Amino acid sequence: MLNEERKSKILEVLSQRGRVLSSELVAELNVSEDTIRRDLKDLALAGAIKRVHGGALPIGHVEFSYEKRQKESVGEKSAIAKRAAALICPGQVVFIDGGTTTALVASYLPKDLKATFITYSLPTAIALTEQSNCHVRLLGGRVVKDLLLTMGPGLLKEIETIQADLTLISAESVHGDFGATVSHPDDALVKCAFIQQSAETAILAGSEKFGKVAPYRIARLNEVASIITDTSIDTKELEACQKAGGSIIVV
Amino acid sequence: MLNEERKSKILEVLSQRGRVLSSELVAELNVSEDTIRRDLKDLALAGAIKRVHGGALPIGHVEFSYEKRQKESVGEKSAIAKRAAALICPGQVVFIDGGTTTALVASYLPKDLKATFITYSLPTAIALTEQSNCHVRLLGGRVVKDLLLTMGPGLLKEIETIQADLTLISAESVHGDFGATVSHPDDALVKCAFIQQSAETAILAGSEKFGKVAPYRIARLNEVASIITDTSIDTKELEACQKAGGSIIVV
DNA sequence: CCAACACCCGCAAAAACCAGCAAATTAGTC
DNA sequence: GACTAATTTGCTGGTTTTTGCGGGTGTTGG
Repeated sequence: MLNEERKSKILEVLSQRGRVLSSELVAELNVSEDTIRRDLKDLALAGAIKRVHGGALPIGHVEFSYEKRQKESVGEKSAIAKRAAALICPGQVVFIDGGTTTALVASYLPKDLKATFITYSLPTAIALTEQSNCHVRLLGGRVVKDLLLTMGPGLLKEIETIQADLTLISAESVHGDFGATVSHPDDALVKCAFIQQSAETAILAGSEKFGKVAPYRIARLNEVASIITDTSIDTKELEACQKAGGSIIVV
Repeated sequence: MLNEERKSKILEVLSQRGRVLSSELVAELNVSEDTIRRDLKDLALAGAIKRVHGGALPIGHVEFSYEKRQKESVGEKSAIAKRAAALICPGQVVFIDGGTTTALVASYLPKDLKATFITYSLPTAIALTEQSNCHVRLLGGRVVKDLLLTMGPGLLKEIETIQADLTLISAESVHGDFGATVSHPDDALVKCAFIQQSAETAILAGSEKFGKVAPYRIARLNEVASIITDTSIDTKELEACQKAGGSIIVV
């Protein structure tokens, strides 16, 4: 493979995929990492690409807002996501909800895990696709601004045709008496459908979500297999939830 | 083997394979490496080929002016996207394809435009949702790695239930005789379905896409309402496409 | 705080390149 | 046909380019 040929190949790949990793190029072009780095350096010097740690981007690439959000969201959410990722067994079919916490699950999946994820959240679908080798299925529908998830009548009908092993849900509020609740009616319907069509359910909720109530219930606490939260949870809330039948995992 | 004969052979091989190594020529033409090098030097001096370390490339395939070309092409992509955005009328239902150019269309939509976009590309759906107030519908399916678009049997069936006013397609290659073509068979099917179910079609293609051919045809040039490209388009290619019935908009 | 990863620097081997020269081929002339 | 000049080709030896590797440094993310 000629030098120039390789560089033009890199440009092609980059314009096609919108980004590229050095490691990908090493594998695809069969040269050492140093050579790729030198090529990227040359191209960057010529202004053809923008170099970043680990790879390169086209110049003038606009970072999508979900990418930013994902970078910002760290801390206790990571621990919760990590624990949730550990629940997934090879070969399982998993419903996974939208939200920043569930999207983080993607980064904690073992690289060799073969499972199937079904979601209606665009950022989650992208995260899962890019960061794992699992099958990812996105449910179609109207895209909701801000939340970046799909909605619509077809959604529930499609969910009903699927029987999953596990559902990972993020709740807005968790309360011993009122269960897990959210403030968006349509969203609640979808989450309910997920739970209905799944053998087991785990709720992901930061400690700050506890003791609150939103209008639409998605599940009572004794209906879900586990609730994952962080160590900052208030003892009283914890006990109230356990009394209500919730199996709480604190990480 | 005569001198001239050898040189024309080199040109032939080069145009056939798109690149050639000195070592290959040594083996195939049964002459010493120095002779080949002298030939290549002559041809390069005459402007017939581009010499590179280890062999040669066709002229124009790899311009050394990476900088200009790339920067221009970003500007040209924007211009194409802007022109395409102007095609969309209020209230219309529009199929829109994946790819960087089509994703740029989002940023040129009037803020008060009310239209409906239907796509199978996740980045495009996100761009449209975030940068406009239009309805955006995402077609569901398995998410394809790298490309970040959905695929699957349900896709075509769903498209068939929709009758749109306009389709915006980005083609990999545009050729007078062979029409607009792409290299991914499934992708071609989806694009075809878009065109089939739409009253009008516009193809977005940078000037560098012209004169090339990929394996799968998505449309003949006389079947689409307009082809939008930039001013760098080669005059010959332009005429060839117009002769084939293409209505080309140069921006 | 640490492990893993990506990065950079300098080195050395391999490959490709170049310049100059001599042998071989060709062309033209007597 | 033989001689010579011109061109082409191949070879030798030395230089440059490219590439991969080891080791030290910087970044990232848990």
